[in-house]
Parts: sequence; C-alpha cells; structure tokens
Amino acid sequence: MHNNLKKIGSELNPNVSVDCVIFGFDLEKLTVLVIDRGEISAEKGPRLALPGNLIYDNENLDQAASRVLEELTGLKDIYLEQVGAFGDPFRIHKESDREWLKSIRAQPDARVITVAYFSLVKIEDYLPHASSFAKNAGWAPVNEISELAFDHFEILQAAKDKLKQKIKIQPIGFNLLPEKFTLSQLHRLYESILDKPLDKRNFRRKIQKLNILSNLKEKQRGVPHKPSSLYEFNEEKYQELTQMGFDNFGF
Amino acid sequence: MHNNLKKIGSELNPNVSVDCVIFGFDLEKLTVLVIDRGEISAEKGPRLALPGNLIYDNENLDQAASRVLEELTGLKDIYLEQVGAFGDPFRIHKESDREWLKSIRAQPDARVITVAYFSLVKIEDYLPHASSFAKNAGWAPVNEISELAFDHFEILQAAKDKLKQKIKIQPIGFNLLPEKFTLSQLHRLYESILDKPLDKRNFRRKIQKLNILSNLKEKQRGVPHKPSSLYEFNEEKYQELTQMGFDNFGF
DNA sequence: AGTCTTTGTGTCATTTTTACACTTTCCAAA
DNA sequence: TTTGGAAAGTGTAAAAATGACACAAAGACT
Repeated sequence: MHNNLKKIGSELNPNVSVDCVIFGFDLEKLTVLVIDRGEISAEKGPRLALPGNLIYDNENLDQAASRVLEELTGLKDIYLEQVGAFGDPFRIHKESDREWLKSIRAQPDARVITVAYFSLVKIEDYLPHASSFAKNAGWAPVNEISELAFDHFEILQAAKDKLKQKIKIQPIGFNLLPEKFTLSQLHRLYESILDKPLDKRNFRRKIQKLNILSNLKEKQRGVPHKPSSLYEFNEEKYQELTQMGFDNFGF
Repeated sequence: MHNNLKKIGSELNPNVSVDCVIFGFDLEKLTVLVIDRGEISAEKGPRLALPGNLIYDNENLDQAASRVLEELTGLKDIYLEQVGAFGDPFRIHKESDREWLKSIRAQPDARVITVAYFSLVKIEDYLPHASSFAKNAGWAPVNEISELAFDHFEILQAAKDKLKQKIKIQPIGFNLLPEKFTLSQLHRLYESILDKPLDKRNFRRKIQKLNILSNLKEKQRGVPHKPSSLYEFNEEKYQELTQMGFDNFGF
C-alpha cells in the first residue's frame, strides 16, 4: 500500500500548526494550561495564549499534538481529542506579532491553519512551578479567562463545548481526577464541565447504577469531616457496558 | 483590530485542502456524492473519491468548503459542518497518483492536510445527470461504499459518526428532505442515519410532542395506499424549544 | 462536650420509555 | 364493482428514569 514513499526531511510545515487546550481539575473547578507571553504592549493583544506549535512534515496531526503536549509538560500517553481546524486567511497579520511569531518559528506573512486538540490531564501530574519546562505556563480557571491571544479564545470555547458534549457520552472525566477519588469530587467535576448544578443524590444514584466504579475499601484520611470512600474507575466494567449498547450518560 | 493586513494574491495553498462529504437521502436510504476518477489501473486504488480541492489563501475554511460544494453542485447556502482535520505525513505518495493530483492542482510531493466537512443536501436539488457539472459525480448509497481513494473512507466514517451524533441534538435532518415531507419519510431518515430501527409509534409520538412540525392541510397524491399528511419543519417553534433549554432528542 | 463540615442515604410523584396490533385509506387489478 | 395490496395512523399498560427534597453519621478541631 505505501510504496514509493518520497524522502523528505523533517521540516516544519509553515502552514499548519496545532494548538492544545490542556484541561485540568483542581478538585474545585476546571482549569486550562495557558502560556504567558510576557510583558507586551497593549497593541500586541492579550498576554495569555494556548500552547501550540507548527507541525513537522514527518508527523501526523495526533503526533504533533502529543509532541506539543509532551514538550510543555513532559507527559506522555495523555487523553487527546481533536477539536477541529481553525484559520481565517491571514489570521496572523499584526506587525506587532512578528516577535512572537519568530519565537514559534512561523513566518509573519504565512497563512497558518491551526488544528486544535483538547487533552485531559491529572493536575497533580503537572505542577508548573515544580517543572523545568516553560516557567511561563500555568493553570488558569477556565471560567476566569475572558480573552486570549490570536483566535485562541474561540478555540477554547470550542474545546469546552466538545468536552461538554463528549462527557455526556463517554466516561473521560476520570482522566482529570487522581486514580483514587471520591464521588463528591466526581460530582463537582461534572458540574464544572456541564456548567450546571446536578442534584447530589440523583448524581450518585445514576453513577452507581452504571457500575463502572470500584469502591476501594479505603477512606479519606485527615479531612476535618466525615471521610469519604475512595473509588477507582473500572475500565473492564465500562467495556461491558458499551458492549451492551450503552452510549449515553443521560446528563 | 485588523490593521496591517498583508497583501497576498489569491493563490492556492498547496498544503491545505477541503474534502466534502455531501449527504443526500433518496427517501429510502442515506446517500453520498462521490466522484468517479475514471478507468484507472488497479495500482491507483479505488476509483471513487470524495469531492475536494485545495484552498485559496484568501478564503477561510468554511468558505472553501462552500466553494467546493458550489463548484460541484451549483448549490449555495447549504448546511455545512466541519468534521475535522485529517492528514498523515505524505499520505499522498503514489507515483500513480500524479495524474489525479495534477487534476486537483496539488504537487505530488506536497504534504496535504485536509479539512473535512459534511453537508446535507435535498437530493432533488442536485440530479447529477441533469446537471452540467461534473458528469462523473453521482449519489451512492452510503452503506454500499466499502472503499474510497486516499483516506476518504476514513473521512466518510467520521462524517457519518458526526452526523449521527449531531442529529440526536439538533433537527438538521430536515435539510435532507423536501420542504414538504411525511412522518414516514422522516422516520426512515432517522433510521438510516442512526443505523438502527425505531418503533414507528414511539417515533411519531416523540416528534409530535416536540411540536416543531407544521401539519400542512394537504395530503400525498397518487400513492397506491393511504395517503400521508404532509408536514413542514417550523423553525420558529424550534427556536422556542431551544430557548427553553432543549438540547437533546433522546434517540 | 460541643461545633463544624462534608458524607451518605430513601421515597414518592411525575415523566419517559418501551413493547405491541389492528383499522383506515387509497390505488390498481381482476 | 369488488377485492387485494400497501402504507398510514392510532392507544395502552408496564417498566424505567427522573426530579425534588431533608436529616443523621463521622471525623477534626477547640
């Protein structure tokens, strides 16, 4: 099938980039990893931007997104999902963007299409201040972001929508939680993503009925209140469910 | 905001294309518009492909998709939705593809990212044989397609999935039906897209309860059985529904 | 011992879903 | 004109899911 491959160097493709919306959950609210472009004049627009980079000609889109994610956080094998392609003609066009563009190795007058991904990360796995990677990256609460550089705010919005939609169908939320978590944490996570309150008892009933959680015989320790049971996501039980035609959490 | 625009000609961008999955519905089953690349040696892979083309540097992605759709069918203002971006490195690599590539004006050794769209067309609005456009395009039943050129089969699959998902949430199916249609036709349409049988009475009850159809005081004529009432999709009533928080058909 | 904070639990009324079969209406052919 | 074929159209009952709602239990801290 793949005969006659052309030999081409691993060059950056000046026309296609990937941007990553990296979600985290601080056990209270949904957060996203943003990069501070530093002190810039008002002309340059918002300081904060999503991590992203041009793609290499010898990697596919998913690989490029993984690479960007790993370059920034050092994390591998992370849940990644494509959001879609973005790009008005000449969306990068300000003289004042030149410096920034140079830093991501794009040509200022190039037309760049960007393919956006969202990823779900256990926030404990990436503590920016402890990391040797980009000191200028940090977690920001999603709901407190009101603007981002370039078209990144639009991309963030699309990523939130996609996540919201996806979590109604597949149990991907566990990627944002520690291995062992409480039902209350899961409950807050769903409320954060769906952006609406869910009745506590009804939520617990619904989740428990699905039977995709293992109740570890272990409790929280050191909390100044009644300690909660800890649970683990059970992949096998979830597979059974899907094989029975399950495809909707009903939120 | 948009100062300092670069002046750039309306050149084709050799790195980015759009492909369109144009769905139709022949009142029996879901169909898709495919292009016959003509007699080619077995080496060249499947004859059938999705319509697509490179994008111009002065149009955005949505515009490019509209253009491709219009160039092929002559139709404007058609429902279009992005499916996502596709593209392995060097996915176009066969010597035998050169001729075809020339015809779509791509360079044989270029790396092409393709952004896929799906669109919904009233099949009656585009009858290939009556059209002066591409004589080599035609409607093919979606379920009878087992292979397509390039990565188009994968794209078709993704488009079907997206359509299936989307129709559970928004009443976009009407774009595939004539202005006036019967409940049975709508029923068959949903079964085709969701790819599963739906109980007739339950389907009708569910649709009617939503109250987004206007029952025209008009019946089918000339059918060899009891004639059906004709209905029209009522956009205003649907808007009311959404404003009341409706976002799920529950299929 | 008392206070604070969060966990964890059940019921009832309403709504939604599912499964299921027969009569009506028109056309066409005998 | 009668008859047969073919799809339209309609109701009900049982089961399941949803939504609303309040208080006791467990541990930490003072």
